[in-house]
This record gives sequence, C-alpha cells and structure tokens, in this order.
Amino acid sequence: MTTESNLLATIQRQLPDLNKSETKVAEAILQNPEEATRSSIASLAGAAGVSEPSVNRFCKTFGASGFPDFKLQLARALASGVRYVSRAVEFSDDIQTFPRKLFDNAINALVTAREDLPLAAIERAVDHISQARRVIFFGLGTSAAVARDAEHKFFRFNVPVITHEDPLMLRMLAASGGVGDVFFFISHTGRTKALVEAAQIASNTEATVVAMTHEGSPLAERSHCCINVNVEEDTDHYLPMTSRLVQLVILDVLAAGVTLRRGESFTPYLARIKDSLKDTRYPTS
Amino acid sequence: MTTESNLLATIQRQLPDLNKSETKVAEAILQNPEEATRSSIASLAGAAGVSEPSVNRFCKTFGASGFPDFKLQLARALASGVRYVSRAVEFSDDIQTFPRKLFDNAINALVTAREDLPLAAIERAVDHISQARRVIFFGLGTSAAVARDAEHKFFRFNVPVITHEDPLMLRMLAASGGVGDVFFFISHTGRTKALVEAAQIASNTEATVVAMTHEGSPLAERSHCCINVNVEEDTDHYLPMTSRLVQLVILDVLAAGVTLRRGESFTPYLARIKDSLKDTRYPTS
DNA sequence: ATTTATTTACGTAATTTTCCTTCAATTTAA
DNA sequence: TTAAATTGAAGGAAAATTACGTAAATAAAT
Repeated sequence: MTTESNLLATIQRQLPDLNKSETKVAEAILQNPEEATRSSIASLAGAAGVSEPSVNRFCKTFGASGFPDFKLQLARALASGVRYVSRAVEFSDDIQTFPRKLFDNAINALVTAREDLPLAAIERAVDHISQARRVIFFGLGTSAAVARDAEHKFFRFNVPVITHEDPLMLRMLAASGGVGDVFFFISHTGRTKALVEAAQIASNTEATVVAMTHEGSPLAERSHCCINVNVEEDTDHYLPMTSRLVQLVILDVLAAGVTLRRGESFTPYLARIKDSLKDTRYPTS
Repeated sequence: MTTESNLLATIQRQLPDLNKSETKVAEAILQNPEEATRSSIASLAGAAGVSEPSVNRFCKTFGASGFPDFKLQLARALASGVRYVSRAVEFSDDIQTFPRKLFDNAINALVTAREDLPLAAIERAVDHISQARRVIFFGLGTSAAVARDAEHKFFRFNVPVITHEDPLMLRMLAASGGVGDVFFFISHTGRTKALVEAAQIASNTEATVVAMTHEGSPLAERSHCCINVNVEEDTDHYLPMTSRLVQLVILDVLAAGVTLRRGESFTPYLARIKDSLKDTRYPTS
C-alpha cells in the first residue's frame, strides 16, 4: 500500500488519535497545506502555537525523516491533485470554500475508485454489451440521468438501446427479456424496490442482468454480473453526488471497451455518426 | 500556458543556453531528479562538481527563491508530471490500461477546473436561481443528461424546474420567458444552433439567460451570465466525457450555493423531500 | 480520596546542518 | 588590455535537529 497515496488524508484520518500539540500542528497544516510547504519549521511552529521540536516530532510520526522531508511529501501530495478526504459543506462556508470542497470530494471519489476498479466485472459487462441484441438501461432518480447518458453513448454502437424511467414500463420490459437482451441497472444504493423487482423479473427470463451498484445490495444479488461501485456517500443527508460521477466514468470505460472490442474497422462508422451532427453546430471561427 | 508544465521539461529545454556550471547542475538534476529533491545543496553541488553558490544561482534562474524552494517545485513536478497527462485510449490498450487512462483524464479535468473556478459567475448564477420564479434547463445530446440531473437536483428547492430536449418546445418556452424566469443552457461547445437560437429568443424577453459552456462561444455571448467551462477535449474524435463531469460538479456547486442561500431553516424541508423516498427502498440490513 | 511513582508530552537551549551572501579570483568576450 | 561575466572560498545567518530537563498526565499505592 502506497503510504504516499495521500499524506493529507492520513493526517486527517489520524487527527482524533493525536495528542494536544500534535493536533495543533495537524490543524495548522490542514488549514493551509500550501503555505505549510513554504514555511520554515519555526513559522509553522509559531502558526500552530507549539515549539519547533513538536513540529519535528510530528513529522517523524508521519513517516518523514524530518521537517524538510515532510514538506516534500506534502508538496507531492498536493501536486497529485487530491486534497482532503470527504469534506462536508457547512452553512458557514463562503464562496471561496464550498465549491472547492465539492470538487475535492469529486476528485477524491474518482481517485479512490481508480485504485480499486472491478476490472473483471467490467470485462464481462463489455462482453455482454458488445454481443447484445439490445441493451436496456434502467435508473431512477439521479441514476435516471446516468442511464440517459449511457443511452446516448451506447446508441452509437449500432446496438438498439432503450432507457426508461417509468417503473411500469420497466416491469413490462423486464418480463419481455429474451436471449441477447442485456438489462443494465444503475443505482447508487441498490435498494430501490422498483429496480430490484424489475431485476428479479428480468433474471427469470433468458436475458442477462447487469448491475452497476453497491456491493452486496439486493440489486447486486439479483444480477448475473455486478460492477461494484462502493462510493461512500452520505445519501441520508445529501443527494448522491460523487457516486454518479464514478458511474459515468465507468460507463465511459464500458463504452471504450466495446469500441476496442469492435476493432479499428469500426472507426469509420463512429465517424459517420459524428458527422451527422456537423450541421447542427455553428462552425468554429 | 500550463505554468506548472514540468520544471524538468523547462530545464531540459533551457539546457543548451546554460553556462558551464549551470549545465553541470542541470545534468546532475536531470540524471536523478528524485534524488535531487532529497539532497542538500552541498551534496548536489558535490554530485554536479560545482560549488554551492552555483547551485543556488541555478535555482534562482529557474524562478525559485532558493534551493529549498527549488526542491519543492521539483517534487511537485515529479508528482504531477508522471500521471496527469491527458492520455488517449488506443486500440492496443488492454483492460489494465484503458480504464485507468479514462479515470486519469476525468480526474485531471476536475483538478484543472478546480484551479480556475469562475466563482463570480457561479455566485451570480446562484443569485438568479435562488430568486427564480421558475428555472428551465436546456441541453441537447450529452448535455441533455446533465440537464436531467440538474432538474432532479434543483427540483428539491421548491422552485418549479423544467427540462426539455425537444428543440421546438425549447423555442416556444424561450419565447414565453418573463420576469423571474431563468433559462439555464448547458452545452460543451456552445455552438449548437438549436440552443443558441433559443438563447437568442430568451434574451429578447424579460427572462434571465444563464449559460454553462465554453468561454466566448456563440451561446456564451447570448447569455446574461456565463459559467465558463473550458475543458479541453477532443470532441471531433471522441464523445464529450470529461466536460460533462465538470458540468455536473458545477451544478452541485450551484445547488449547494442555493441551499446555503436558503439558510439553515431550509434543512427540514429538504429532509421532508428525502423522507418521501424512504418507502421506495429496502431498508439497510 | 490522596499521595507517590512512572510514563508521556512538551519546550528551552545547545548543537549541527544547511543555506545564503559577500567578495575576490578567474575566465571569457570585446 | 579592459570590461563583463562566471565561479568558488569563506564566513555568517538561518534552519533544523538533538539533548536534556521540566511539567503534565496517568497509573499505582497508600
């Protein structure tokens, strides 16, 4: 496990377990990491309200050989683009703060997802989709928008693609499943009744059920192939934000996978579709 | 542009124009940049076969305030340069490679966008939306899915939200604009005729036209408030992928902004909406 | 509960390391 | 030959680290 994966995240995580002066140092660093990389040990100690040796000890407990080494690691962590762990927006936040937080969270979710991609499931999903007679995307709520995006994307592969949001249509379509049909369910929680029931119905047919949802959820259990997306997100209080981003990128991955499967001879076909849109736009000056 | 474009590349490029001792220093650094970040000025001077002041001068000619600052910049360059270069998927890529590339690109786009957020425009957009009588989201193609996501999100703020994809509906709605109406146009290129025309129609009414699109595009020019999203993306050959992610996060930012504007008293209302969904899901075990 | 012992946390001060400036020597160019 | 640029030696300043002692917290014993 790469320790340098994110120093700031590590500090954030360890925060509750630190003692008094270490906490002060941690807070001073988290409060303005950029500046911390530029400060001397004396000024950081001053900012934190502790002595220089305390800062030095702090650095060592976080795996650095000393303060300069710590600053280097910090600079690396910042440059790698990933900021803190999940940061909730608060009512006291101003315009300088909360947009950054939301971006940080989004980036963090993607980085985390990247570290642990379910490649095997992705590969099987690509198999199913590229051989499908038709692909039906299902998603409700926020996931409906994701499904819509998927429809728009996969449509280009010369495969009949359908999306529906109406739960009744959903059940009927599921029941109509046959060989070569791929039902693709999208859900953050994997617990939406309408979706789970439809998945159940579909799995009783000859069709293939693919799900992109949370590992071990009811929906996941009813699918032949599940792409696990385990983004930690407080959907009890907030809307799903980061999980749908991960889902979208995974759909991009699937689309790319299908394109690769089709081979280079498929490129002209894609170009033709692309060209069909040309006249809908004003040319670039 | 690309100010942070690798310090190492800069050194490499300037190499022929350097004098004798500077060249020695440059070569020593290029030969093992990682180690350079860890060495003291004395050891690097030793490795390069020059004196300490020469190293110091070298650092200053490359824009650093001194040797420690130079090491920091070097560390940053090493951390960011390796992974975060836009990488196109190729037909020779295997499953280990292309999913990672797509995630890298997505992350990169968000990181870049985060560095240069149009905060002023965002703030104005929040103003408009939070005071709106109704908000109408418009997007076509890939942006339709984004618009759908926006509809779903903003619906919760007790403001009538409408989305449409039909270009004719779009024109008619635009013409119906009045005081308090906010037309929110979403487009990657900002050149889609149907959208630009609708924006033109809407701007002739009393309504407010907000656009989230590419800076300086025809659509941007027809809006009262434009949120610039200048993600560089090769949409001639590929589908818009990263730009829609940035758009989605910016919509999250706007939603958060509206929530903050509403104040803490608004929280119970949001909770009520949230609760209404409870029975549609299987409870968590 | 109070005192005592022991550990841990923290800071002062001294030491060491690292870094920067000055300036004279040397090289290069005119 | 002269002026300009380049370079390094030396010393001093700053930064970082270590050593050590005191204070606080915790545990143990009364």
